[in-house]
Amino acid sequence: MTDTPGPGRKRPTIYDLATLAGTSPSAVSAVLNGSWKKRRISEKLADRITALAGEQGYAVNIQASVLRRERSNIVGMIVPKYDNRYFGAMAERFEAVARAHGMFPVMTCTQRDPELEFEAARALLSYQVDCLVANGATDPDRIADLCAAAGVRVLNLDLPGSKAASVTSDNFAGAQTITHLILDRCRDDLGYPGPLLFIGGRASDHNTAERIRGFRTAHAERGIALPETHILACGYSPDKTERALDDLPIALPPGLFVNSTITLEGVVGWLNRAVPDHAGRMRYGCFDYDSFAAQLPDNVGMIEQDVDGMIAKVFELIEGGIDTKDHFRVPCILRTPAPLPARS
Amino acid sequence: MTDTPGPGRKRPTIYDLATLAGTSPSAVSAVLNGSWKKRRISEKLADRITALAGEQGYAVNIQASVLRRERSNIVGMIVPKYDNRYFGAMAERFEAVARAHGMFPVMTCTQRDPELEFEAARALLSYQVDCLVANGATDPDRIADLCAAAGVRVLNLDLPGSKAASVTSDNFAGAQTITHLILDRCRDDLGYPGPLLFIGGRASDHNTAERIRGFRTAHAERGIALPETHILACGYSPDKTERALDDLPIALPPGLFVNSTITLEGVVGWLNRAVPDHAGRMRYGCFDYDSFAAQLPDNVGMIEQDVDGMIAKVFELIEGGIDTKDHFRVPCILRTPAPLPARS
DNA sequence: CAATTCTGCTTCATCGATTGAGCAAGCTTG
DNA sequence: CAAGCTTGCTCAATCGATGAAGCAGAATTG
Repeated sequence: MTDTPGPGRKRPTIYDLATLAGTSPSAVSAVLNGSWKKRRISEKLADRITALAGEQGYAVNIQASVLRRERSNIVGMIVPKYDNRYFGAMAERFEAVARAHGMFPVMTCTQRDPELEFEAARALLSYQVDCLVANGATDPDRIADLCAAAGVRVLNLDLPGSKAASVTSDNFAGAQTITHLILDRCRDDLGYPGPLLFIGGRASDHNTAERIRGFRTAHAERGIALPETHILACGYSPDKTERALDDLPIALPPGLFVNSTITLEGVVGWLNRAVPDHAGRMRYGCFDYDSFAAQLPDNVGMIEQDVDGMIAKVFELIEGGIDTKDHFRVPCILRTPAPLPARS
Repeated sequence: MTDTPGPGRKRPTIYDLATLAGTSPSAVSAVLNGSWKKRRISEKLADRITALAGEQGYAVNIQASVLRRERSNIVGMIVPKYDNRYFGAMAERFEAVARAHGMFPVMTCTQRDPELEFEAARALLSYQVDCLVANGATDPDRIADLCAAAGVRVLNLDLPGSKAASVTSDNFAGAQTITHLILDRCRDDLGYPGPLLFIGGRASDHNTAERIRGFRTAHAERGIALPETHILACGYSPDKTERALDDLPIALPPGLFVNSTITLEGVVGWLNRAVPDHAGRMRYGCFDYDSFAAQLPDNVGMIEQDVDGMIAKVFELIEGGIDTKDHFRVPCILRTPAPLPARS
């Protein structure tokens, strides 16, 4: 055996370090996990072991450590997709905040497949997570049951469930706010009094339902009649959106509430194709934020979900011990385009 | 102890199942990990145990399992960011392909911080990964050394290193292709012969350097002189981009090579602000793909990095045993806007 | 100076899954 | 019907880290 690193080399363990330091494995363990003061190890020995661990490139074996300990400090999250700004930001923030709390984050992506969702939850239980966050789960209650059977705490994120605490955006208030903004701009810029067209999403989807409720409420607050034809929950994809607009049974209102950035792609594509002279003659707003979409000229505002706020709430619940099944709604952030500077 | 699920309930182990089934833990283990045929357990007992495991919500304890086994089947990847389509897609694809190969993926995000990058690699070693993929690592060789010391295989992704095999996009060829496309469109649509302006990125960044080389080569192939002033590696952020354009020492060429979608945000913002009548009078292309950006009218094409191809190559190397330190360049995909349908 | 306390360690059982070795009962075979 | 094989299991050691319990030797106390 040489010191040359290579595939033949085994990772050092506390037993190796103990032999090298001429001491016992438990002394090494105590030093390396920080409990050495409590266990009355001398500072001299601690320093020697610490130095040796550095030289040898020692890294604790999490598997062994977790196996032995009562709590794993691992927190798991299932996420539908990463290739999307909203969930990507969620994943990133979750990880950062977990670390800041001294926990180990493990995430897994479910590809929006309900079956994979369940399997993913099971896989995370295998990792001995202390707590599982079900993000955007289509069947959160099934996951809650699974976790209950394993004695693991659960939290729903983005989509609420009835068997565990839930943290979601305040979709209702967000939708209400942006509906008012779009109506204002339609009135001020185009002289159009309403009603707007709601486009995108699935009516069975909890968040879409809440947004439709906010959309309706804003119209009602202004005394604007809103026919059923003005609500087009045609799915999210650009394709479906374009087809729904092709088949629109009414004349296209100049004001649109677009339910997601992916739907907005379809709207923009369709406008470019079917309404060549639309520029400057439409006003729309969109739920969810995308930096390119925010630059589109007739876009009057976007609703950004407060990812940091939601994750903060999640960890507040995790730390506090989740004894509630309440539904917490985190306010959204309205993003309006920066006013154009005066042109010379 | 009741059957009521709850936090007081402990997760069942093979010992619990063995007691319930009136058999031994090793029989249970053999059944649940699939080695029961080899270990001559009767199908009858196997079925009984499987059913019981289902009822009890059993999930194997990965920690214990990995601790005992020679190989963990865990593959780790460090990723700079998730909140970005390119790395988000990487993460998602890595996870899916790892599962398809019967491996357990674990990822961690490094926030583009070189120190975190190293810590993240160390954390993944703690998870006993069999193989580590360093994605977009700024100092891949340092990570390679760490892994070598632990006897763990490494692979570089997106940014190459010298101490391990590397898989990157073919930045040079991609840049060359799109440069030619932009030059064609400048000539055909605007009567402008070149040269183009290269904007965005850092010259010290390997990928930017390769793209600049492709950009230069395309110009040289056409005999177009390319002054140094036409290469503006001003960083990635929209802010820096806008400031660089404000301070441009030359007249803005009508053809631009934009080095990333995030830089493109800055370019579009600046054009909207500083060149009010730019519409239809510019031609640009962009390295990296974004669906909104693709809809911008003067965008003649985007270079999409072949995430699926790169991940496929990574797993080919992992499966094949990485005995090479070669650098594999995966061709990029040119995405041009769908031609507008004839208008009625 | 004997009794007690303190210091600085070491010993050993343990976590749950895995797996080589072993063993009893049933079945063949010559 | 004894020797040998097959079937269907069980036993027990093991992976690496942890921490309660224990144990010398030094220091303090009455």
